[in-house]
Amino acid sequence: MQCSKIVQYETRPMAVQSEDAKPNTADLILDAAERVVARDGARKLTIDAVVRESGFSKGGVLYNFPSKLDLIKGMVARMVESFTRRHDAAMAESDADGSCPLKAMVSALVCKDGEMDRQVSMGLLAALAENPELIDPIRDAIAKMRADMLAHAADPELANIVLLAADGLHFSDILGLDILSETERAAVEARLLALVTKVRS
Amino acid sequence: MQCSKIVQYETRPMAVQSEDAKPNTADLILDAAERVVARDGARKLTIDAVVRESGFSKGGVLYNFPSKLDLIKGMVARMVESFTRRHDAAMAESDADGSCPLKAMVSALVCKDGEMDRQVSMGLLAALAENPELIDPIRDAIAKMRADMLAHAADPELANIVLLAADGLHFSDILGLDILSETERAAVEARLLALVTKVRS
DNA sequence: TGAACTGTACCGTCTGGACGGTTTACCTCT
DNA sequence: AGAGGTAAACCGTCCAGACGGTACAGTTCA
Repeated sequence: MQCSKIVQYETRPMAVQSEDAKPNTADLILDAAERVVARDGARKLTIDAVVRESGFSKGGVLYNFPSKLDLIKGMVARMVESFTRRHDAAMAESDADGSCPLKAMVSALVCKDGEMDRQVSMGLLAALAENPELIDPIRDAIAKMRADMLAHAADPELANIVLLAADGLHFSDILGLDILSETERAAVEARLLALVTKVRS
Repeated sequence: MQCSKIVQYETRPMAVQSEDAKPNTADLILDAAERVVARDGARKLTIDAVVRESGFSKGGVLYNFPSKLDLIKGMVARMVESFTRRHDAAMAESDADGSCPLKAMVSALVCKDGEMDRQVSMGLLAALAENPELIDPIRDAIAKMRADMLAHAADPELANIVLLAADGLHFSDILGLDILSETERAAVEARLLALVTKVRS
């Protein structure tokens, strides 16, 4: 078995990675893979397509991700880390200023830096297309985050509805269904945040 | 150009089709395609896989859908028809008994015959995997239905939130993320219907 | 020196789809 | 009625190209 970067990728603490001045090759490759999925669809996610999109050689791509499965697992891992990081940040923020953690999470979920977020979420589509079981880590992370937040909610049903609405927005972004106009979306986000104050623990 | 069933499929009124004693070949093929996507992922949706799953021959499948693109367009068309039919039924029901159309639609969206619904929605994943532009008909149908319902809502923002939450449930079903337990889901559905009465027009 | 790549050549399998053949249902003409 | 014809519906094989992956000899750089 070849020495592969993927092992490092999976176990490395990612929290600092996003601030690196010089992003590493594995992340550049994952970026390229996400772009391919977002633009052309998960069916077109081939190793050769990632090679073309990333500018690395085929040998280089396969050096970092020894197989296509490893590449997709890397996309999933990065997605999970991204959400976990955001969730932890929201929790820390609410701990610091005493605000409702649910509120912090909703504003984090709903925040407008949509393009990067959508990009990262392409891992979900790629995994789902390749083998539905590959999304298990995502399912687990979502379940954990949700349980964490509901634990702090006085009205769990309403909290669930707010979270589901945020998910609805998020999923429609991922799937490319522009369900709401920008003004509608802003109004809905404001209303969601207003609703969430009624759920305070 | 070969005479193809797909043309008939796209233009035929589908409302009666579901009650046919003997389902036609095109629908059996689409059923098989949906099963393949749901079980193995959109990447595994190949003509040969559909041939195996449906029991028809390759020639037979290609007779009904002259190309793989036509097959996927057929899946999308059936999905749109299914949702349009459900929407129209909900609207007709609310017209008949004077109830809120939003309520009828939410209970229709959220209803528990999930397996068939999830199956039909595999067209979305298949289209998205092949070419993201293929979901345009779905996007249009959703926009139309949503506008139709919001027109009757006294509180459009809250109505949007309720619809988004229903979408969140639906999308998480499609993607296979079991976000809620059965009891949680029942509670949320009840609460959604309760919320919706506050939005009555 | 060794890790991180590049570049090229190659291989077995899968995939879409073209194509020619077969069966079935129905229509027409006598 | 029944022979003959026709087209829809379906079957099964073949093929070129795409794909995932291997192998391996260089190259760059810390």
